Amino acid sequence: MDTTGTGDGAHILIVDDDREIRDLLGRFLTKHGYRVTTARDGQEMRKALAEWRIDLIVLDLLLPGEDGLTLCRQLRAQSNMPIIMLTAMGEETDRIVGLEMGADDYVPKPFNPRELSARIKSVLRRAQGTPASAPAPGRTMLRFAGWKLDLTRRRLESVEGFVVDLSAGEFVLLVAFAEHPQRVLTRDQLLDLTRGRAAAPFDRSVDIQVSRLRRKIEPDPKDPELIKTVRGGGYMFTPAVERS
Amino acid sequence: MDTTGTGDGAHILIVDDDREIRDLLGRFLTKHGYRVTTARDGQEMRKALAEWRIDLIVLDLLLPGEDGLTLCRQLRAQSNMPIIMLTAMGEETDRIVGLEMGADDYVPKPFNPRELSARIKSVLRRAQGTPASAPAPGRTMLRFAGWKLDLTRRRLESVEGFVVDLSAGEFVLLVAFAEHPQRVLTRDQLLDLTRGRAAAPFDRSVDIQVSRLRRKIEPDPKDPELIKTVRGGGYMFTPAVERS
DNA sequence: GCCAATCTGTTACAATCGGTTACAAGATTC
DNA sequence: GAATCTTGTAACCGATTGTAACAGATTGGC
Repeated sequence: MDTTGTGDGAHILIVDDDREIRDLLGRFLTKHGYRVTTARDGQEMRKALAEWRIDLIVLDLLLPGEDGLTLCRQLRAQSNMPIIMLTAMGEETDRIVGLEMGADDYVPKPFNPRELSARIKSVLRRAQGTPASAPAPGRTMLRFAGWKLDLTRRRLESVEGFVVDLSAGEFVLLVAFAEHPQRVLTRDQLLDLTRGRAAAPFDRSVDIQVSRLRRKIEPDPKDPELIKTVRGGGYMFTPAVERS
Repeated sequence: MDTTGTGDGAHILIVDDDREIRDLLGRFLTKHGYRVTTARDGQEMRKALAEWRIDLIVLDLLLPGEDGLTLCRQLRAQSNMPIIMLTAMGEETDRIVGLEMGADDYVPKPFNPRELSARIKSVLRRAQGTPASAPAPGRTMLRFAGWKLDLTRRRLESVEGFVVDLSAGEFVLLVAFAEHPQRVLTRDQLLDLTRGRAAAPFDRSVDIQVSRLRRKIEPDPKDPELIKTVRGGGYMFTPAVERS
């Protein structure tokens, strides 16, 4: 898995087993301001989805192991993230099945990068506003270590009921942590999850926000328990998180 | 102009000067549960749009008089109704220009009706939730957090029955919020939903109206619960909204 | 038509937020 | 232990937001 791009453009995930296509497409889209992550199969795709806030998936139909259609169906079962399928040319049936399976568009191989770019733009525009990831039915709550984080009301309160005032930035950072507990998150990933952008060199903004957040939720900010620092790696949210 | 189909499926408007295509497509889509209206040029198209609540337009690129691209641009200027373009095969440039012009999809001629049907389904699914044009049938009430918002009588009252006086601007703003709950709405989107215009640089009018609205509906305007500020993003209406 | 009340957007200013810089402290390497 | 790298955080500054005050536009009553 590989992530490139520095801008704050949409983050595209390319799933293709052909290294040449991944590289070509990655470079092209990066040059056009997108953030790009590549994966070579379904497993890497799921890993990427867990670690980044992806805006659109370009999915090859023919993959080793689980094929594109299967993956497309799985994705559709839990989200309506925009999907563009890459298909072998002329396979009309494939295209139709792909669309019926829930892909938003397909592009026949070999493709003209400019056309793919136009389609990505079009699909992203259409997807505007549609809650891309979780359909979030009702009020979602995350509980951990004596805290209740109410995602719909954007509020954090302790189990005893007293409310902690979080700024918008602190809130989204805590959400990013609570949705990826017990995993090391790099500063780049945290910035992507919270701001949808990549980290600049010497970017310390995550550190600062972590510091401010710790002050509000750690019993002893000098000896943090919830948000551990992983030197050279990033940060890790340690408590078990329960959804409800 | 001709309208067929009786179901409560989506209402498709076909704009094509070729009578054979209109008939073939009309029959096919009607058989598949859609409501279909046909038009042979831009003038008939506008007539149909004025008379029906259309869900999706299938638009031929080559038309006598105003061509498809022109019509597409005109449509896009005032709504984001789903549009599928029909293009002569192989005209790659046309396809790209069509997409860049704002069409949601294109289908090359000659097309397989089954494929067109799949694309219509796909585009409609994607358009779900994006309020294309007219949203309000009959008398609708929106309930949230102890309030009843009567869209037909343009009134807001609490569940206990006491009525809050809202100005016209405050009312449409609240409607915009209540129809897009639990989503971050940018100032631009709010201005578009309420006034149908785009935000000018340094335009603070939304902030002001939000502030005034909060004063009237928030228990504690200093610590807003219903309308949350999302710094750098816009505002979010947090309560669950129930239609009736 | 005229006047008053209401509404809505602009301006202005204060409060808050978030990121950069700077430096201290801790960790790691040699 | 010295040199180097990484992290924590105070302090500062520009950007964003809330809202009071004002003014032009609109509406309603007469």
